[in-house]
Amino acid sequence: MDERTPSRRARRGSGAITLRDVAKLAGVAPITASRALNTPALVSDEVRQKVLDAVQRTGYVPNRMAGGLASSRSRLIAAIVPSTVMSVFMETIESLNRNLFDAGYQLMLGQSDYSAAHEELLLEAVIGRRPDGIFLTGILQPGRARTRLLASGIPVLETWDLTPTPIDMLIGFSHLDIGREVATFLIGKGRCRFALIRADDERAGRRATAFAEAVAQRGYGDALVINVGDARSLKGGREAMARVLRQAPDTDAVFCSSDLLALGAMTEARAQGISIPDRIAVMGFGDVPFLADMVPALSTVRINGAEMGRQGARFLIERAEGRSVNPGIVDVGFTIVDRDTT
Amino acid sequence: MDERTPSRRARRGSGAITLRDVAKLAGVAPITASRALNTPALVSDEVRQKVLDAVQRTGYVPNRMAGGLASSRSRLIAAIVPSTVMSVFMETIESLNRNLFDAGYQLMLGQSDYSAAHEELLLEAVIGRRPDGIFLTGILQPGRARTRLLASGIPVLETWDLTPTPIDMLIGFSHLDIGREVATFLIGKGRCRFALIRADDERAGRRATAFAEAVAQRGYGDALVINVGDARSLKGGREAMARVLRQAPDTDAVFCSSDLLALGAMTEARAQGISIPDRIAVMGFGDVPFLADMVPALSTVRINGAEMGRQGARFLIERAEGRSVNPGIVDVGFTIVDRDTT
DNA sequence: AAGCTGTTTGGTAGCGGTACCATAATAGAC
DNA sequence: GTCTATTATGGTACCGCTACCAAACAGCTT
Repeated sequence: MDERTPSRRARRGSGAITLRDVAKLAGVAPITASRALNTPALVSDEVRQKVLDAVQRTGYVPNRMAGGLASSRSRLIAAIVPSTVMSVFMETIESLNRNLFDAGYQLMLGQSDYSAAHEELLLEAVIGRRPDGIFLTGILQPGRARTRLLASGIPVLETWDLTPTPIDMLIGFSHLDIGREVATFLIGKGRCRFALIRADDERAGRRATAFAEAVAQRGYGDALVINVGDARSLKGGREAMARVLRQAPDTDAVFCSSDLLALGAMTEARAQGISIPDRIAVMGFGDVPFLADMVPALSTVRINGAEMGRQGARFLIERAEGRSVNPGIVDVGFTIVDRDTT
Repeated sequence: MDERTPSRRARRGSGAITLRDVAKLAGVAPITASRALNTPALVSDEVRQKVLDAVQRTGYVPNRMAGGLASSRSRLIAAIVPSTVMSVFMETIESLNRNLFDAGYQLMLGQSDYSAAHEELLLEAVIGRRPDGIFLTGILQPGRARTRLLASGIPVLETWDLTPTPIDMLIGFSHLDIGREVATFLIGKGRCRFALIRADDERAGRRATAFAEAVAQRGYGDALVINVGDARSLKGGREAMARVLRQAPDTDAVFCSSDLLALGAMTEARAQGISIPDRIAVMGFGDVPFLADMVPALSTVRINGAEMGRQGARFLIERAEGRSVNPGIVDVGFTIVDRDTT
């Protein structure tokens, strides 16, 4: 009925309110409306008010895809984590997300399921979105994805680890130091027969190796290493602990590659009537929030995940806005938390 | 030196390889290159091969912002959760994310921190990205955000709850039924003095109310309700349990609004030497993976979060691709898991 | 041979914004 | 009063891709 422009028109586009509509209603040019919203200082109070009114009245929501395309700034940050359920990385992601949002950025989240191949696919897809920054939990190994990333020119932040050859920026801590210091700590507590329960990922491997080397070096012999593979669950920890107790019943300290595995180890020990820490000390990694309040409270290695998220957001935003970050490499360290199980 | 086109040019754009570059290298028109990548069936084998070669050689990664703008399809799905750390929703999100990725979609994640105001801000920002779908954990209460969402025309999926008035699609279960059935279950176990430990969110409130009404109706008197507010932690559960034991020492069953609170309640009970389940039964909610393997294994209400994620992805993708979903309302139910604490 | 169908390719005009430049209007300098 | 800065607005041409339409070119009818 009211449909003018007989044939053409009414085909493309989403049909949503656009900046043009707002500008028309406010009686200004589209570019002026754009400025009123994005760089209000460049616009008179009167015009700004008219535009804001028009926005209110129309319910206009700017299309960030269009804006991003035009300005080559997506205001999108991508993050990749190995997993999200009960994962030690989520504190980091939560903090990252909060800080990004407050600065007007949004988070795209990908999970690699601890698979390098999957991570490559993920990164390829991510690059297509032209994010203003990429947050990686871990170090990206050389390969096609790394080459692509480098070529893309997108700021990259690697975290939760250290390396002399980061892609770009880096916020992390030394897994080798952790292995060594935990060894020192447990030896200092008078322990002498060691076991390791670890998941099958590279960082856990480095902590384990450093730990084993440290105890061997001081003459405590070989630590028993149980690799639980993908069984990162409490159950995996229980089963691993059962093996430890079978294969080396005189073990008096177990260092686990995650708090969850440690919880499993404790559970199994308790089920077998083995007293912790009297007979066996158990140490976790990650300091998942709730463990501090359990009985017995788990001794563990605390990682300041939230801090990595906070600083990571800052780094990526700085770079997204064209400033440089110096130094782009930060070691946030770790803390050995001595609670009831050691 | 080699810089032709003296003055102009070399200003806008990201400098990355574009479809035009690929097309030129392959000796075809840009639109043909686009088809070779997106609708290969419409293109001859020979051309397709030439284009794919050119993609390989250049390392071209399509710009999804541009594609999205042109086609009004972002291939982006937004999800909003109350929290991400130790959250019962993460299994859903992980499953959603995996299924989305396999179909070529990507996930934007926002966290509302259990705040309706923050959720509104989040949604406003999200709409600007023109996602092809929005996944909400929970029901969106009437308000500006709901109006905006409706107006945006973006497919919306509400989950983890039921309502007669969904915005659009819905996959969930009845919190009222859970409260009632848990009451029935505990009564069936011979319990008669009830307490509730709940966090301060609306859904937990509905479960609690339904539970309290059910026990009152059958003549078991008023259940003691402890609202822990924002203290959703294990510690919060411990403190609440301590209050329960002070205020109503004869309590013989506690229903907690989350597994974590339940774990806290158990911890406190154990610390006070109270036997579970002999003296007090404890029931959680959510069935966080690792609880099944603890000793004692927590009885709880199992929610099939992964299934909601899987079906949710399917629903949203169907709608994103222009198909309709029927029925758009699904009740996935729940299961009472009777383990060692009841 | 003309007409019809189906397949493959290309041209054009956007999608909804913003960068860049130009212009108009006002203020300050001399 | 003219000239230059400064501020406020607008015009235009894109960002990189795809929807839509048109055209070229087979292969088959009749």
